Amino acid sequence: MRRKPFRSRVTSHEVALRAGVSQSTVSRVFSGGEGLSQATRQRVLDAARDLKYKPNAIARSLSTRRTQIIGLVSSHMTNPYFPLVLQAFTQRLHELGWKVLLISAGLNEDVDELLPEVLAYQVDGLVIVTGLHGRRITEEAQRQGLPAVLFGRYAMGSGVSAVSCANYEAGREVADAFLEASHRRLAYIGGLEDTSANVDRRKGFVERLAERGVGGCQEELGVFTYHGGYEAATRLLRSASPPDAIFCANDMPAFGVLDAARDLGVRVPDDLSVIGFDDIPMAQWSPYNLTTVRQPVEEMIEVTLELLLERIDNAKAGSVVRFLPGILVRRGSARLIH
Amino acid sequence: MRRKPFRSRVTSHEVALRAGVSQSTVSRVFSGGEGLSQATRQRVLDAARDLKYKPNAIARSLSTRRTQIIGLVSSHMTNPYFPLVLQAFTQRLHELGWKVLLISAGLNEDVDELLPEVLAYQVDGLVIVTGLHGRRITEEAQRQGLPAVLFGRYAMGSGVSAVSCANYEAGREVADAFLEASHRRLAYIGGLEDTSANVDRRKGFVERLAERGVGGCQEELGVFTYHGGYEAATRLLRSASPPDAIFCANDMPAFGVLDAARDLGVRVPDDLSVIGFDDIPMAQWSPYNLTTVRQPVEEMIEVTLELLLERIDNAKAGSVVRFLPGILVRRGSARLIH
DNA sequence: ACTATTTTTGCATACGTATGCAATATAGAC
DNA sequence: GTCTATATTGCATACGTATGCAAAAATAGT
Repeated sequence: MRRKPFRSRVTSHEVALRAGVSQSTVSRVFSGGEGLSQATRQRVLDAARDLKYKPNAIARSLSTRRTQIIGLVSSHMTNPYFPLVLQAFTQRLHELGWKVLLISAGLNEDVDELLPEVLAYQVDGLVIVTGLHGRRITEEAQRQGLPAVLFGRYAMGSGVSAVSCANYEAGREVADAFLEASHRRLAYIGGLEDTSANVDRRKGFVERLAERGVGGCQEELGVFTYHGGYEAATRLLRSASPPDAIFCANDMPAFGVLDAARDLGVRVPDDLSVIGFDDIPMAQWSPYNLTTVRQPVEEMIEVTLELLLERIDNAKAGSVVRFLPGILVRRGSARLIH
Repeated sequence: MRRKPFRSRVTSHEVALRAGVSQSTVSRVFSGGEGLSQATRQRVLDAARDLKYKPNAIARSLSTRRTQIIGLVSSHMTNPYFPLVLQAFTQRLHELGWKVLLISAGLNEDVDELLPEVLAYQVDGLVIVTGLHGRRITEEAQRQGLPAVLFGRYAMGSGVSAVSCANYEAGREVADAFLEASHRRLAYIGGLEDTSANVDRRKGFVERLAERGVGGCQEELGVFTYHGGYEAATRLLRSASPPDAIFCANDMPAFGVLDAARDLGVRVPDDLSVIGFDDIPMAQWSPYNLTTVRQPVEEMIEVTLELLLERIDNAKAGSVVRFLPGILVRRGSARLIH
């Protein structure tokens, strides 16, 4: 039963033939490389070079039951900083010698549908970078004993590790910053997704306000786009009691807020302070110059991969949830003390 | 020689055992499914369901010499619309039953370094979405007979198919639009990358100006960021002969141009018309409202995949370069006729 | 020079699925 | 009921690499 060979027709057998050794020896040269004489190793390498031989990773995976592939799961990205995160994960994984299988679903599709397909490829682990969806994917990974780490979100009690920004604390810090600058009419504009991130930002903000005796914070929820922010701000600023400070759970709607304020003649930061979240590159642009909470993305990625790879090496490593502090970056859109 | 099994310990053998058939039969149920009695098929499916069996794609790939994986190659993205493109490619490929191996390099790395690693995974084809780098990757794919399609760029004579926006024609159209609106002091701000896209945009613009008797177009090259655009515009607008119309090869610097104009008190579009390229979402934001050339991204992706998949099915399909027309989207940043 | 080690190498088989071919079961024709 | 023709199924092996174990070769020890 002869079949059409793979595109790269050269296999370890042919290298073995040319080098005058057995296939096993060729294999050993290209994998561990233990207990080989310098001479044969060199002969094999020469033969391989001549034939332009590259080990077939598929065959290797089948034999070792390790694919060296990480599944990178992402749902529709409402947040413009997600793509950068994917890019960063991919590069870092490449550096560490892994390949990345990308799984991404649209706004209305469910990533969960794709999981079985991906598991079929025997990925060694999963990084889950997704807001709304992916609850089932998490459970399923856990059930299968497939190492997985959630990024930017957590699921307590699920047994799945997670790395996230300390959103609750950041929310409190923003509240404090506003209050110390004597703002008293506060508003919160929150994202669409009912994720731990959004819940915690709001909770931290509102709770801290309450602790310091400021109640009745106005809220606009389900806002995650520029236009949504524009409209929400328009409503708020035209209302009977317009806020003098707005905390946006994401930068994108914060830009909309700033443009709405300008269009309504509300001066920033004199009449209105605005603080966003994420610190995407646009936050530095001159018309916005947005004060915002920066997520320590680089570090979060690093920790995520540490946890994941450790779990892959050592199947019985426990699950961990790590919160990394956000940094309030003070620019011009908020009137704050110091 | 018993080894630790794959995570999903259930194989076609065990399904066969439970269903009381041979492994071949199970295999046939999950692949083609030709010539099987309805009864056995059902028994196999039941057994598979009970055992939660999923065929191992790695083993299948080894056997069929088809991985159903497409390599998606991207270099550092200077352009914010690239991530969306990656996302769109991924989703579409999923819909079509393919998996995506993501290969992306940083600004200073060379994607080319990663190619051998990827080829080791026996991808069935390559989509190359990259500006600056990736010349060698293209040649290498061609040499190996690996189906590949360039996106947003082309390499004539390389034998590699490509799909791109009709940049040259778009450049001419922008020139015509400016001239018809009686602009005479023109400037061009071009991107960093010395790619066919940038070369063609500039060429079409400048050539058309020359054809219609307008020479001496000022040029600022190597500008692809917001800040770069801001600075370039500042230089141009403060010069002895400031332009009254600027064509930016990308939207991002165009935003910088608009902000610079505002900061210098130059009114847009009264004193200055600005046209960008790409039509990224921000172009619609109220402070910019940018007139720009939209690339027909959806269609480009569709055509790219058609060409690629056809080439995969039919190894001897010839290489094709397709140019899809861009659309000048008229908004408020340029004073144009009609 | 001869045995006891220690290195190096090769043999055989496993990883899980697909498939050509032969064998068997089933149906159809008379 | 016998004999073809056809629809189902199973056997055996291939895909390319890794690796336990035994064999062979090299080295050391006396």
